[in-house]
Amino acid sequence: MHHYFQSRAIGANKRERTRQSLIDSAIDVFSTKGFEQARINQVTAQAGLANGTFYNHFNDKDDLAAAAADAIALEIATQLDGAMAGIERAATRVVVASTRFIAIAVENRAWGSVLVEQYVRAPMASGLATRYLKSDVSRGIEQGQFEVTLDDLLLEQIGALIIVSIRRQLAKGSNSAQSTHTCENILRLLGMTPSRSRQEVAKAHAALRTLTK
Amino acid sequence: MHHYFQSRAIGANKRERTRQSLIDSAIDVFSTKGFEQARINQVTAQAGLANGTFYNHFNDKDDLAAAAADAIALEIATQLDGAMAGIERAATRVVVASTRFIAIAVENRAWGSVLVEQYVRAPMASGLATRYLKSDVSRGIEQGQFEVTLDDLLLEQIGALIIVSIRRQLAKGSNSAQSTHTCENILRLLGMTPSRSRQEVAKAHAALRTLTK
Amino acid sequence: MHHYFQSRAIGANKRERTRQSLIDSAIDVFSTKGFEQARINQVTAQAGLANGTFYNHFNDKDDLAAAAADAIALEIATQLDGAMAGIERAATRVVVASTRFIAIAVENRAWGSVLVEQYVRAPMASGLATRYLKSDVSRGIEQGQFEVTLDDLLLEQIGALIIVSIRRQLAKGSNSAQSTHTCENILRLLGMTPSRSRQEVAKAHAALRTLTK
Amino acid sequence: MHHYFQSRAIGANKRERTRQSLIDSAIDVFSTKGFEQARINQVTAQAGLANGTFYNHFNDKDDLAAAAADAIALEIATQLDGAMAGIERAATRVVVASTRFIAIAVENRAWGSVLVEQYVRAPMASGLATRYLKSDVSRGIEQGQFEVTLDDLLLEQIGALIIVSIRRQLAKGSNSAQSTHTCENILRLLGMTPSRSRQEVAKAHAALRTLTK
DNA sequence: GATGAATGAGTATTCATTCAT
DNA sequence: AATGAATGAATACTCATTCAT
Repeated sequence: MHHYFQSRAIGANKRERTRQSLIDSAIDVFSTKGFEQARINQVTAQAGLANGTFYNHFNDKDDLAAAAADAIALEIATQLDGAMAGIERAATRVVVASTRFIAIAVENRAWGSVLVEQYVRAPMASGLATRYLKSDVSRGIEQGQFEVTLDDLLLEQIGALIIVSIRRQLAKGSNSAQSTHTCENILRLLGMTPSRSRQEVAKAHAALRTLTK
Repeated sequence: MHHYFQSRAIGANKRERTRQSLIDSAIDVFSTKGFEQARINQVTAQAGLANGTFYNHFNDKDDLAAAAADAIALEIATQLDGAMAGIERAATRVVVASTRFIAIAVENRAWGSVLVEQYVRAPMASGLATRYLKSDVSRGIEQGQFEVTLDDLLLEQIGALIIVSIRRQLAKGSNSAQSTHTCENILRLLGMTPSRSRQEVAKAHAALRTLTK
Repeated sequence: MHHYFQSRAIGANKRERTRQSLIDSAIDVFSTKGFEQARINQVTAQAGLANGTFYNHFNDKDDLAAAAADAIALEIATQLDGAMAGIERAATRVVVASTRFIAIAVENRAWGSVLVEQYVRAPMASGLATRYLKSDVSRGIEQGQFEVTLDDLLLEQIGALIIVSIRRQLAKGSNSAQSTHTCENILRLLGMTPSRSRQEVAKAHAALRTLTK
Repeated sequence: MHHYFQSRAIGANKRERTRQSLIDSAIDVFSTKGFEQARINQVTAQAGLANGTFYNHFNDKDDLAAAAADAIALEIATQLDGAMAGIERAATRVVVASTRFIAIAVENRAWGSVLVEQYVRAPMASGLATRYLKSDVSRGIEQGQFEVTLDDLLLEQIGALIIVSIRRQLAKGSNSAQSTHTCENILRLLGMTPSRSRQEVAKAHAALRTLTK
């Protein structure tokens, strides 16, 4: 059994460790079978726990799915924070965040598929990611980089572009060129010209490569 | 019981009429309960047919859902054909098609929700709609209106913008301003500048109003 | 489609031909799927007839199975008659009849498996075969070859030996040595000594080989 | 509700007791309706258990039937052990075992009918009974009582004689004379002369009467 | 807190049979 | 006689949830 958040489990008390192992198993099962086809007993079996133990920690499957998605979102947000620190330019922030977000979701198939499904089941649950996105888009408008009206429709549609990219890469394999195209598409959607979009993405990706070196 | 495609049923033989009434009921049930929660016996009961009759016409629920989505897509395509005839300019075609598609899907809540869910469950099933879209985008590139690379990613992401718009309007009520924004977003995604996008959408919508008068 | 009793079908009127084709198909299906798993629509489909046609000719599956078994028994009896004609010695008759019966049933897997299953479902249905057997055993007692009390138990148990042999050969392949052993077992069961049984079987089988040359 | 193996149930844990009560009910239902017509819910209802409980203990009806037959075979074997202890002579052992086996199966109609049907559905499942039989036949050959080749065909055919006898007595009532004839038939099948067979059976049955006195 | 046996409502699916054409 | 669409009763099986231990 693989512990996605083992670090969080260390030192935790027994109750918390049991809960974490249920979430770990849930991510595996959800990503393999999908939410509807996931079975509680598959989750408990994979966690090496008894059937009834589940109900000591969660009310039902929806409760578990929300907890799993939260755990994943929190973890990705933590990882993103590092890459985003110190980037001032809004367009760069959007590109870096989108690229890293897609990359993390694709590298960790289990996370990615759970996120995609949760986004589809409840688009509003991605509120956390949207919050960051919103602040960067807003900053970009102030900085005069984005010529666009900022509203929920726009944010949700940007989110949809990202989800489409993740889903396609989960289905057909990691594809950095596609991530690049997706970033260009996002920038165009934000009002940049095609040529400018390409320049911005190229610049941001160069910066990313420097960072991850 | 409401027959969505009653015109098609007239003159059809018995088998075909039964099949159509199952599809009619299915659209109702799917749109009310959602695919996963829809029950075969709800569909047959609403069609006034015996339980087993379903299996004389479909293999399973997936089969039925595909048939229902196909029927809807075909019907919308037929309705669109009228509005699209005689429009040469690609940008106008894209705007008119998107606007009308969203409008029809939103006006007919049952169709819309089935389409949205099918798109989410099997994005490729929207192949029919994508085909028309692809030809118009391709035309727009040739005409020098769109500055973009035409690939499956782009088409699927445009589709996602439309689906997001339909879903939001189904949830929060018909909203022509949102459709307008969505069209502008699509044109920007296709490489047009924000101001140009606004002009094109305005022009196309003016033409639409003339047509539907 | 193979006609087991094509000869009977030639010249018959249409009703009779339809009935025969249903019996033909039934033998195929029963032998492939077994009685319980055989489906009426499999039989009609294989006969190239409509579902409902079945009920113009038979009341139900049991009716059909009985008709099929009767047709097979009649056919085998006809074939046996040739081999048995002119054999006076009872022991020889029993051996020849048993050997040929097993051989025909094994050669024609479809017949054999239907016979075995029918025997198991309704041991009394083998009345026809038992009648011939009874007369030969009776003759053998009169001729002083069999030292045994002739009763229904004995006849049914002899029948069981034959069925066991057919079943085993259907499962593991034709095996003339096993048929020989079965005949010896039958003769011992009829009161012959082991050595005498072997001689009789050897003699009868020699005669059989002459006949079939 | 009658517990066939109540003694075994005492002291068993809950799971095992539930399983036993399902087997008990199954024997009742199988013997009444036959395997094919037996319904899982009849079994659970008779056991006073919920429908789904069945699937906590068995995979399907076949699984249950095998378990039931095993339980019966084990029980009969246990009962036979007492009667067989101390009998050295192979012919006597075969006669005593066959007689008692038939008697027990006939006295307990439910056991008998389940055994008969299982034998017919899966002749190999009678492996346990066959094992004992094989050792006694082998012993008889060594002791010079049986003049016969020991092979699977022979064992299965002896089994068939016993099954035929049980089936007839279940159908027409207990009949010790028929059991006697069956034993004589078995001994003749094993190569004994008719007169010797009669003597052996008479002797063994005399011994049996002494034992059971 | 963990266990796991028992629950039982809920449903998809099969298929013999009918009958209007 | 043949058709074949419709029927609908019958049933195996699943699995979230409970609760006594």
